[in-house]
Amino acid sequence: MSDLLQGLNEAQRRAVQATTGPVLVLAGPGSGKTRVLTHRIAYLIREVGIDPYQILAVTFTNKAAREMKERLEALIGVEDTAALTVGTFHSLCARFLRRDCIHLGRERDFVIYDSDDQERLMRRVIRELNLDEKKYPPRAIQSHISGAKNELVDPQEYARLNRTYFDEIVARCYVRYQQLLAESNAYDFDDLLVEMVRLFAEHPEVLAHYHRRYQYLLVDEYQDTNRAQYLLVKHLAELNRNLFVVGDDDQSVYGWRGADIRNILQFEQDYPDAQVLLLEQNYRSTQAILDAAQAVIAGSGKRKHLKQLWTENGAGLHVSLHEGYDQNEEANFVVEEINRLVAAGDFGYGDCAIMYRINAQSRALEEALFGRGVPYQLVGGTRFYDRKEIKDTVAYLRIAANPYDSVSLLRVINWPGRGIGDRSENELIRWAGELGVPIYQALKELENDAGAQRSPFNSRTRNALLGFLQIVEDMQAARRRLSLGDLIDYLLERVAVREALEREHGADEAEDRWNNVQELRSVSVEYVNLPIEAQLPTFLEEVALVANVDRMDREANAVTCITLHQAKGLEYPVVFLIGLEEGLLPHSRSTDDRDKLEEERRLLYVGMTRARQRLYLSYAFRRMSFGRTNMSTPSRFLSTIPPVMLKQPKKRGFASSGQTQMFTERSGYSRSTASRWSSGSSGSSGSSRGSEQSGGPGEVTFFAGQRVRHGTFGEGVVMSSRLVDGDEEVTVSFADRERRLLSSFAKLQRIA
DNA sequence: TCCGCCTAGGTTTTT
DNA sequence: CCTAGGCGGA
Repeated sequence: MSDLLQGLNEAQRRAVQATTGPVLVLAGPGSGKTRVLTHRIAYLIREVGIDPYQILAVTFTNKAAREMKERLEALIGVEDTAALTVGTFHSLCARFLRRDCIHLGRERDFVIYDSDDQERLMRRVIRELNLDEKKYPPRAIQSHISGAKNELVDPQEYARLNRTYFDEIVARCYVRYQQLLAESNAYDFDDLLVEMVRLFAEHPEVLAHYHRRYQYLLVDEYQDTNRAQYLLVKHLAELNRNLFVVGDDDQSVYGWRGADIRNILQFEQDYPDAQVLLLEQNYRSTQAILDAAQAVIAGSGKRKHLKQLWTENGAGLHVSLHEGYDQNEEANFVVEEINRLVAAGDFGYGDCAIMYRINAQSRALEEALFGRGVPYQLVGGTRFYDRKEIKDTVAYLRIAANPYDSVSLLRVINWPGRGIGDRSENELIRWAGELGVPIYQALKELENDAGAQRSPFNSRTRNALLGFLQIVEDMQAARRRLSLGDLIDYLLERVAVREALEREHGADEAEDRWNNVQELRSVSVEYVNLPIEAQLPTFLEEVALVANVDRMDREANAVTCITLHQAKGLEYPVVFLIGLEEGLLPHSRSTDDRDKLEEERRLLYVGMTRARQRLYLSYAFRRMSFGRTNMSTPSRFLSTIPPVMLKQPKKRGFASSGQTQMFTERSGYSRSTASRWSSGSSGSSGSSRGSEQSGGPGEVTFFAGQRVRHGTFGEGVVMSSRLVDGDEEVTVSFADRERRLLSSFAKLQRIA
């Protein structure tokens, strides 16, 4: 047997060795799907004899792509891996377009606009069309257009389809937005995919090239593909049909980004000769974690592929549930628990991850971690490349590559300040629009006296504009002769960046920002081996497409703080999921829509299944948001986990922060207890608490997160429960307010 | 044009 | 709470 199959289970081997033709692998979390993907590539090269040059693999992040290449290098050697093409849809499309965009009437040196650039451009469009920015927020318009692009709806079609007045406005913005993109020789994120599809559809000879080149196509996280990505795959695979996709509909969490779960659900209709393989054995988590996660996902009404996950990893410890008084106490609990685990010698800081729904939740965590001197790394939040001084510097570099990039041009036209204020800037935009030329060309008009004569500028403003134009021209000349590093040095000198930072900020802050700029400079050495003309474009492309998670350091001995979305595909021995509250998870913007709500549920499922050995869930009793403190309600998803699967502190109360010792108990998780509970309770949901107590005397029988019904107050969620003089005092959050009830007295029914 | 103070409004999630 | 944009004064 091939040594590439060693260590794989039967199902994995079948997937790795599947005959050519369309293959769909439905793989639960922790089932080794990345491993299968990697080994299949190795298998194709080594055993089937496929030229690595003819294999194209699509991953979800650049980081995943890099790791896959590294694993393959270890598996089959560097020489066979080098010719392989691995990347994300976006980075691959950027690369392909760089090669073939000429067929679309575009220049090679296009720039890629990120969300910030997109918003700036849209703001310009809205002003130009004399629309009210309050009524038509650029972000909102932009997101509608993005949605349209994900569905491959072009401006003309959008205008035809539109129903509401708002749509009509969007349609007008869409048309102008695309014009300005083209004029700037820019693609936004969505365009990279859309234009690639268009290229394939309109130029069969180009597609034929890709068919010849890429005979084998492999796609990871197929459940997260949107319509454009789906069509790209379809185009690329239609001739050779050697398509191998891996995914899990239970882990689909990017619907808001246009991902269409139907792509994976309908794979068998799209490819009738497809083989479908199932990977159900989980190698990552303990049974306790898996059971709790399955309980959450089982609560979903609409699952198509019902996978039954199992593991041989052993029962493990109970999943813990903690209630914090507020977000600070919650964070303190997490940090103290991490310290306890590390002190016990079972885990290192690098084994621990804290996951949350929104980035804003990281603030309290950072304070707690920093306050206790615990090393941590924050993934996300503001990206390095999102810092103002970095964006400004990069804007100059983009202009050097492509002076038609109007967003970058306008971004730095008055940075550092050179006497071109809002008024002059708006005049320039208006005048360029009137002439029907890009901003750069309008600036060049000012060079000759005839053009200047027709311009709306006085001589002082004209000189300021010409001064800026000179910088633009100098940058372009410099770009042709200098390496990337030298170009950055030239730029910093030419526009006096350091002096500008010192003028605008205090000495201390200027120092920080200058250091950031220097860090950007130091990144440039990574490109020094490329030919000079390729250094700048490659660098700019990575600046635009490299994600936060791509910069994460897995080896660091530090706690990882990360959003649930970014955590997809990762795993950690110890995972804390915090903020499991109504309004946060599920997020308040998702609670009124059935599909969105289901996506929130899957998000929790994804988070839970990141854990290998220990999983902690927590929520806060009250939470501050927007500077205001609100009472919170435990997430509805918590009530889908049978209480016997959870371990909670026995004593409640928020007074001290020294409660963390409550988790010191090391009792193991018992599968049979859990299954007995779930089978026994499912038949009698809604029955009142029976006379025989489930726990012995002195134990609480209601748990935070449970949903209950009361004769007078209606439905509510248990916030906490404690023993008072031998009776159980249950705090329940009802629709109107929170009430404390004595369980011997009040009739509380548990509901499913 | 620039600077600083003020307030209103905003937070999903990301390539 | 925080921040980007508006507005008044120099």
